[in-house]
Amino acid sequence: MADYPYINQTTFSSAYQALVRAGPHLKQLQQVHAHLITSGAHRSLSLLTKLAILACSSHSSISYARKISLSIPNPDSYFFNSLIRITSKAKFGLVYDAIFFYQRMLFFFVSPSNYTFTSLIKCCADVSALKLGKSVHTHALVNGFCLDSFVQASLVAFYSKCGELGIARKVFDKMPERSVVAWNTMISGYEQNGYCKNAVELYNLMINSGFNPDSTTFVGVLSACAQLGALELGSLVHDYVNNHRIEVTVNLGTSLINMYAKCGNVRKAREVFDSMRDKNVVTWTTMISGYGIHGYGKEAMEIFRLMKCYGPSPNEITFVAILSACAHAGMVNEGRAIFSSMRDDCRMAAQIEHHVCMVDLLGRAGLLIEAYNYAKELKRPSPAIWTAMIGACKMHKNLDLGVEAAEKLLAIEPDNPGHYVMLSNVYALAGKMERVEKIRNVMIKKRLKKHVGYSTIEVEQRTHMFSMGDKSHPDTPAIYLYLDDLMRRISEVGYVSAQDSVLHELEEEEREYALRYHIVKNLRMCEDCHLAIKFISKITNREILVRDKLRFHHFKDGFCSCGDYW
DNA sequence: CTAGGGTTAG
Repeated sequence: MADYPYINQTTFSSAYQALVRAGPHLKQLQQVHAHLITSGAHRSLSLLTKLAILACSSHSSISYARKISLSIPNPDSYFFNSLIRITSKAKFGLVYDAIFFYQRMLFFFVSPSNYTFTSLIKCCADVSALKLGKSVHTHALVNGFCLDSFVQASLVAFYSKCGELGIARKVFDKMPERSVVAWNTMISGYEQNGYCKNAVELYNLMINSGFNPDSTTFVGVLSACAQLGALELGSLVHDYVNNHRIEVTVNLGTSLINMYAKCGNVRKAREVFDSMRDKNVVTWTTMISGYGIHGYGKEAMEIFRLMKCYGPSPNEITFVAILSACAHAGMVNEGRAIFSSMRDDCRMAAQIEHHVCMVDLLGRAGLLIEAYNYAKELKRPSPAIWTAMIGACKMHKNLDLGVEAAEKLLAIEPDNPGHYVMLSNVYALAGKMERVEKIRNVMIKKRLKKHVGYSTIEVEQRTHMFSMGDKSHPDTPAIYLYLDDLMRRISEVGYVSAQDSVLHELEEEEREYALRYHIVKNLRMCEDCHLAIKFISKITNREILVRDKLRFHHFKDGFCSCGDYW
């Protein structure tokens, strides 16, 4: 909209410059606003719009933007769309401010556009506001924007973010024309909600339908491969990227490193890492954590050292990764030094995650008392602090401390079934079976269900899943036959079940041993499986790689890379 | 002026 003619160009430009200089800061903006009024420049809609946009981009002055929107006599669609868009880009969840501006827009009979709805829907997605988003969806429908490809893509992202993959897919399927962004959104929507097989399936559909993927597509499907432990498929995707001369962006390269590391091929991960010209803090962190989950503490330290010399500054997550790498490798002194340097050299305050790493580092190394005191001195211990402590107590068979830690854990989170399982495991180790029984009854009374354990294995690019007592796989008879044979053979060479049956029943650990060498599990491995696989690696003369919830175990010749500490 | 990626302990 044109400005009123009686604001001359000089007044306009100097006022505009003043606004730009003020930036998003409330005090300065108010000063300029006062100046606008005294000079008559407040009659310019463009200037007031600029003022409101600036106010919108800072958390502290957003309410000022609301006031401006209330006092302005002649707002237009650019005014409202700008405010809603800026609000949707803010990182502090201003969904109600966006809705507020939208309502003002309707109040002034200003018609919303597809821009309006993409921004509003993004706001709802950012805070997973399902109900609100659904009503925005309805408004988009009523206003005739539901066939707009941008609005549809934002709806797919929104429903995915809310975990409503069914609805997301429905919107996606109804799209008359699917942009590459829509495909990517749907693929990563599946992947981020753990539906990795669906993500891979959709990726295949995309390729087979002749759509051109871009680097973001691969980031999504590689994350899915990483979670599935699907090395063959991940490698094929990498080949596709190379053969089609797709640009390996920082994100794509990082995703490749993550995939190879999580799928057990840490050498290949390093190869990709070394080949990348541009690396950022996430790339470095991914490489460190890649070594960490394999128990390669020295290599993780080496990357960390290189990072300090030649790379970007580490962030909080980098420290979590390196501390955890130290913990898994038993590098106590190195871990302590890094923890101190985090504060002294990098001026970062330790967060609860870092404290968890320290408890884990000390506890794993057998310094149980020190770990326990460390945990007790924390002002706000999280459940994870005590989980780490209990893990250490179980590992080093310190029952008294274990019970104490487990009770602290239950006091914080009384309804988490996993915690009851941990406590009962501690009691079972102490042979206090009446306590075990009691906990089982509490769990039944509280209707708490344990997480079901499962294992997956990739054979010829297809991922097969097995869980306790599950006979759905078409080759079940043959698998069990082989399994029985394996169990018989390892018993002959000295395998004896490591724990009594009470523990098994409580942990509900599956007893499936897959036939090839790369297995992924959703829970941690139990001692019995660990022992059995050691024997299996010996009699079958195979190297077996198992990724449990936290790390890798490399079994070879009857030994495991974790050194029996995990 | 619109929609979509990568890292985190237990």
